[in-house]
Amino acid sequence: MSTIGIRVGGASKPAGMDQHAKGSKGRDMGVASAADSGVFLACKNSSTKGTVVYKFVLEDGGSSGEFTTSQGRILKGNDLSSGSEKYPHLNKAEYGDEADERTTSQTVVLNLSHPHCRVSNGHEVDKQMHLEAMANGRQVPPEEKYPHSSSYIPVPRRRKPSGHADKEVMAATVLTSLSTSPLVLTQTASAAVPELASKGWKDTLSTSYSSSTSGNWSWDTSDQSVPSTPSPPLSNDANKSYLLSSQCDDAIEDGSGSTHFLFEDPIPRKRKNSMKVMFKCLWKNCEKVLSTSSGIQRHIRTFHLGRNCESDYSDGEEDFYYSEIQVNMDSLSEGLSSLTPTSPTTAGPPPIFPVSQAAFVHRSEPSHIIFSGQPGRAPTLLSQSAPSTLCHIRTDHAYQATDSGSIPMCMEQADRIEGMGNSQGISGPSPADIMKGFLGPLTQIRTVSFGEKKQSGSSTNTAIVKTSTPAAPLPKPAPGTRKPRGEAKKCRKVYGMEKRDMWCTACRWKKACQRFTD
DNA sequence: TATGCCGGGCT
DNA sequence: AGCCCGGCATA
Repeated sequence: MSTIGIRVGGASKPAGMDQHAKGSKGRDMGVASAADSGVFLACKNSSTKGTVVYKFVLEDGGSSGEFTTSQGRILKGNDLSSGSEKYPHLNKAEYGDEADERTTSQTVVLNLSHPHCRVSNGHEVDKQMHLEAMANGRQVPPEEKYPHSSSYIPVPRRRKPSGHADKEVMAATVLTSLSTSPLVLTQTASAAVPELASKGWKDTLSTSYSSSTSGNWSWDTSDQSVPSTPSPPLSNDANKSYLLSSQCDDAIEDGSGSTHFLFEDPIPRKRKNSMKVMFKCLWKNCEKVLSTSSGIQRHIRTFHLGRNCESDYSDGEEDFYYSEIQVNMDSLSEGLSSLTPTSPTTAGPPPIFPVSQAAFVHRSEPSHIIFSGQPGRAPTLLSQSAPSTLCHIRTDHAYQATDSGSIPMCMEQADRIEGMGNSQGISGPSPADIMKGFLGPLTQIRTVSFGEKKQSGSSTNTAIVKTSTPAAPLPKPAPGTRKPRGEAKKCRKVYGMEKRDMWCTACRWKKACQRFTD
């Protein structure tokens, strides 16, 4: 929830603004003020998925502004007493010649359910915003609660009917009348009549929103980092810091709120290409199609993996449960046509996920896995890295079956070693070396051969094969050290070279004697 | 140096 | 898997 306080005639931040952000985490998104223009804007952003609430402190008690409340009540000028009752802490002294003390601190909370709260130059609330003037204390409907950045406030999923627009227009008109800043006035006026918006503004915005008769406007929050996305003119430092903080906030909340909003809420948006990349959930009996990978990941994480939706942690497992699909947007309905393409958060390099592919192997997942345009992720690695569910003893030869040195390695340990190997990178020690170092001094470790020609392969492949060996976990002597020679006589000594045929097989094969063990 | 045997190649 | 051997460590 964002709270913007607009103080007409003053330049100081209204006190107690945070109290509007009830239940929020209360991140300050920035405060912009223009003392010269007499307009004060303070934008408060919190992670609470809710409606932006603008608090207008009318220092100009004589202003003729009107606010249409959600109940249809029109709050005029001095009639805005409800705010003063709820926010008595506001400094009434800042008000001018207001006769009634109750109205000296006039606060109106405007429920901007889907405004484009672009605070530009610290002067304005974006002219495109929809103002739902409302009385204080109105509970925001849950369906209207969406996370957003303060720089871009997207349109919620369910918009109110067109009858809403009138209120919005009225509220915008009030803003216009209340503001003495020419800039605010101009831009607010354009909010009231989008079709007549100043060309400069609209031109820059034309590619990021589309208009409708209901006056619904939106920005795709995911487009903030897209260079091609136009943005309203921003110049002053206050706004810069504002945007910086807002983007930072987006980064924090990315994948949790904004993406969720983006993919489940059709957002009118001008598109240049009819073909869109969509992401389809491959989970059984789930045909969910979202427009961004982060959204589908979140969907999978939340609905299929049963993970906490509040947690943005992703181990990448969701990657394997969805696929990219090309969608001809022209064939889609109007609502779908507004879905946004892949968000910039997913347009970049794929996130580096820890070794979790194994989880996929063990799940009965769709077989037609598409790696979401991540060519570097070879399926072969998946299968190779998949730990065996069986911990078995591996001996090279039958005569070694009685060797007590080979001890099963549990899967967990194998995975740990595997992960270590992966984290080392190419230049690091080979997984095999790590494995050796990991093992202790008492037991041997034998590698499992996945093919008789394993030696002919490259060293890298060999290392991989060895890494996935679920072999003996117990300590092994450091590389190069051997098991101490047994004290017992061996076949060679007993029978001599002349009777080599009497040797045990192991001795004949120059292996550890199986007959005369220590 | 002889011995034990590991690691690995070949079939 | 069975067989074999190069090579290393150790006695």
